[in-house]
Amino acid sequence: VAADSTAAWRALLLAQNRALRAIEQQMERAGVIALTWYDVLLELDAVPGRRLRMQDLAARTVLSRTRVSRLVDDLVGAGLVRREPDPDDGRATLAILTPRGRSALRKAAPVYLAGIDQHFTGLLDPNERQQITRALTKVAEAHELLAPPRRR
Amino acid sequence: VAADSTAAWRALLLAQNRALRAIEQQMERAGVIALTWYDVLLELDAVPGRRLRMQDLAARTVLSRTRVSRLVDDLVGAGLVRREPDPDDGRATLAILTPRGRSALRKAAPVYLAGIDQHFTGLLDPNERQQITRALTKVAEAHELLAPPRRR
DNA sequence: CAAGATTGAAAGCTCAATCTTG
DNA sequence: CAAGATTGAGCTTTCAATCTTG
Repeated sequence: VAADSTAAWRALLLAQNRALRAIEQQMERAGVIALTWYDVLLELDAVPGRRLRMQDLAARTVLSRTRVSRLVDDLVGAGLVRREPDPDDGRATLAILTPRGRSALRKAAPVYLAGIDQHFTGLLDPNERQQITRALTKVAEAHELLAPPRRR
Repeated sequence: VAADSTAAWRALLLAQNRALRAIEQQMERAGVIALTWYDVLLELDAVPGRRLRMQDLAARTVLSRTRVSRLVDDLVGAGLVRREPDPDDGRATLAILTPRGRSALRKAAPVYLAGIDQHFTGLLDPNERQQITRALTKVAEAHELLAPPRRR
């Protein structure tokens, strides 16, 4: 039973690692934006006004505040995002999705979705998919509760 | 259904990311070796002679050949591993677990196992554990088959 | 020339320190 | 002084080039 406890964990590490690498390679070969960029743009696109404070952006992704700052630098350099001071709070900065950013996101989306399907979801039957979703969501949420504020 | 296809994937990314960070923090607080070191030492310990060629070591972990080279440098520096030329193939190098390495591994093991249990396995019921293991193992193995040689 | 391994340079990421505004 | 964000320095990881042996 103790040995079995690590079996699930090892399977998790291996599966994610391999699927992730495969998807990233596929996106690169297709000439679309990298996964980290995609994740950031996706969150901006999903929100009214297509804009978020840096901090909220970090909270929605798997990225640290510092990392988001650097990524947004790059995205601004590529013209996919622009920065603007938050009118409601002079300390905060808004990251805003540009039209070019939306377009890059739309171009990458089918590649990403196909990658997920090909290298992960499609390898499972519907039943397994649902089981995994339920169980791993439970894990992720448990961590949210255990981590008091927002520590990344 | 298309939205659901990404749900499993997102849950995977979030769950692993959070559990991994929590476990690493716990190991650091406990003053035992880091997770990457642990993984390398564990593979060496699991094999007859407690020695592996660099390449085989990389193949058993989630690490690239290059990364393993650097990690073994550090492990040698810490006295936990030693290098020796492979008598059967002059091109190859063997990484060999030292007594100090075994001891470091044994000291870290309970912390690591407790971390896995506390931040991952223990958050699931036995049924879910088994489902996850089965499904994710399937994914990991599918990738092994799809990647012809050993590409990392 | 291919396979095994290592190395230099560069990219990705994180920590602690800093700057600015509330 | 706390909160939001950025920056400098340092560690981790990867890519391509290199060295050595089969």
